[in-house]
Amino acid sequence: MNGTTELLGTASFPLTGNFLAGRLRHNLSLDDLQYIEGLVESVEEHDDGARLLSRGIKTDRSTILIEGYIFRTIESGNKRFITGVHVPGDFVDLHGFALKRLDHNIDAAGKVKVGSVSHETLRTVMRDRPGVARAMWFATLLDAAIHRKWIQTLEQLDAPRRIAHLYAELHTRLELVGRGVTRALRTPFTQFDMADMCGVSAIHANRAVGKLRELGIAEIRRGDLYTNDWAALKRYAQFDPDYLYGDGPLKVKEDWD
Amino acid sequence: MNGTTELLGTASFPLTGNFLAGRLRHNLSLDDLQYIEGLVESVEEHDDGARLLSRGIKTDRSTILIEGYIFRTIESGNKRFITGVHVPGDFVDLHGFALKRLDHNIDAAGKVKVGSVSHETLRTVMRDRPGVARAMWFATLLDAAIHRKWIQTLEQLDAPRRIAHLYAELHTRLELVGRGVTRALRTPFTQFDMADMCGVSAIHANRAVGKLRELGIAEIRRGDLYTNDWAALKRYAQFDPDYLYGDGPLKVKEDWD
DNA sequence: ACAGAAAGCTAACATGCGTTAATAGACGGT
DNA sequence: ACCGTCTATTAACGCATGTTAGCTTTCTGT
Repeated sequence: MNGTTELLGTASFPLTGNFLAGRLRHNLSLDDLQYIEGLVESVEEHDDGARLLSRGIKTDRSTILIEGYIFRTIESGNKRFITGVHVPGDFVDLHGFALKRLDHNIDAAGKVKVGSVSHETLRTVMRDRPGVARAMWFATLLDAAIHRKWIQTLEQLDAPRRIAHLYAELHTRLELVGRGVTRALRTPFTQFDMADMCGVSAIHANRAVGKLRELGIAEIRRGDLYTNDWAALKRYAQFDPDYLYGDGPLKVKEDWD
Repeated sequence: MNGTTELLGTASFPLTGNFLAGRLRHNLSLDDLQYIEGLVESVEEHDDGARLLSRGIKTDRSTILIEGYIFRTIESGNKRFITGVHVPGDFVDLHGFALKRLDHNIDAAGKVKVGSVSHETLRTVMRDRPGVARAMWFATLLDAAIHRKWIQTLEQLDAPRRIAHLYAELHTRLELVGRGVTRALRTPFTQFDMADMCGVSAIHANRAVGKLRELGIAEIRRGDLYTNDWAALKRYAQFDPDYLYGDGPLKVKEDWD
C-alpha cells in the first residue's frame, strides 16, 4: 500500500501477520519490528462492547489492537462520550505505561483481537532499545495530534461533515497501516456510536447519514460506508491528512476554505 | 500550594524562579529539576499574538513557557481554531522534538516569557537521564489527556459551561504549578479567544459570558474572571480535575450528572 | 484631553441540533 | 419461521447557536 509497509511484504510473523506495520512503523528497522512482535505475550479476543480497561484502574500491561476497532470512552451522567477510535496496529493504552492509570475506558467496538505486553517488558525496551522507545513516544504524540484534529472538527464542522471526516480519517489511517480499502469501508459502528464520536444526538446522526446519502457523498449502512469517490468525500469533509504524519512535508497553505 | 511544589519553596533558581515546579514535577527529584533548569539556553519575551512556531516548519529547539499564556492554533479558511492553551511551567512544543514539525501553530496570548532548549540537548537528556526523559513523555501524555477532556467538553457542554470549564481548568492547572489564585483569575483572553477555544461564535461567547454573570457564577471582564465561589463555578461546569493527574487515585464514579 | 482602534454588548432573524414520540426494518436466538 | 431486541427512520416542536448589523465602552497612543 505504501513503501514503508512493503518492507514487511514477505516477512512472516508468528503471531499476527503484519499488524506491526502500523503506528510504530516510523523510524524502525525490520529488526526492531520483529523485536516488538516478540514482546507480545498473549493474544485475546473480545466481544462487542467489552471493556478492556476501566478508568482509574491500575494496570501492568499495555494492549496492541490486532483486529477490529476500539473506542476510548468517558461516561458522565448516563451518557457516553467517545474521545478516540483505534485501528489495527495501534497501541491503544501505551500511555497507561507512563500514566499508571487512565482517565477513560477502553472499549471494544465490535469483535476485536488484541495482544498485550507487560509494563515490565516495556521498561526493558525503554532501557535497551532507545529507537523503539522513541517510536513509542511518537505513537502517543500521534494520538495527541489526532485528538487536536477532533477538537478542530468539533469546533468547525456540522454533523454530516463530522461523520464524513471520521470515515475519511479511518480510510487514511487504514491505508497507512497497509489495510487500505477501495469502495467500502466496513465498521461495526451504529449510528449511536457515530453520534457519540461526533458530539451529536443519535437522531441527528441519522439525519446526517441521510444527508450524505442525499448529496451522493456516501451511503452508510450499519456502519459500512460505500462510496465511489473518496476524493469528493474528503473534500466535503475538509479532510487534510497532514495531522496523521504520513509521509512528506506538511502543506503550509490549506487547500480549501 | 501543594506538597510537591513546596519542595522548591526556598530554592532559588538562576533563570526564572520556580517555573519548573510545573508540568515536569512528577517523579522528579530537586536535583533533576535543577538539571532541567540548566538546560534552558535562552529566555525571550514576545508580544501578544506573536507566532512562536509555525505549522509545518522544522525546528531544532523546544520552548518552555515561563510567564503568560500560549495557544495552539490551527488556521482554516480565514478562521482560527484554538486546540489548546498553556500555562507557565508547560513545555509547549516538546512534541516537536519527536515529531520534527508541528501540525499547528504556537501563538502568544498576551505578553509571554519563554525559555528554549535545543533538541541536541534534549537528545543528551534522553540518553543520560532516563528519569527526566520519562517525565517529558509524561508531560506530553498529560497534554493528550487535556485534549481528550476538551473533546468531551465540546461534545457535552453548552457555551456558558464550556467557558466556565475553561477557567476551572486553568484555575486548577495554575494551582498545580504553585500559582494558585483566590478570587480573580487574570488572563489576556478576549471574547474572540474564548469563542475560538470553545467552538462558538464571538457573539455567542458574549452571550455566554453574560449568562455566567446573570447566574452569579462569575464575572468575566476582559479575560479576567472574578468569583467568590470556585466550587460553585466548577460544579456548574461539571469540572472533574482527575484528567489533570494531580495527586491521588482517580474517582471511578462521577460526582454529578 | 483627545481620537482612533479594539473590544464588548444587544437585537432580530435564520438555522442546526436536541428531544420526544412513534414506526419500520434488520438481526439473533429458539 | 417466529419473536423479541436492537437499529434505523421520520415528524413536530423548542432551544442553542450562527449571522448580520449597529451601537457602546474601554483601551492606547499622542
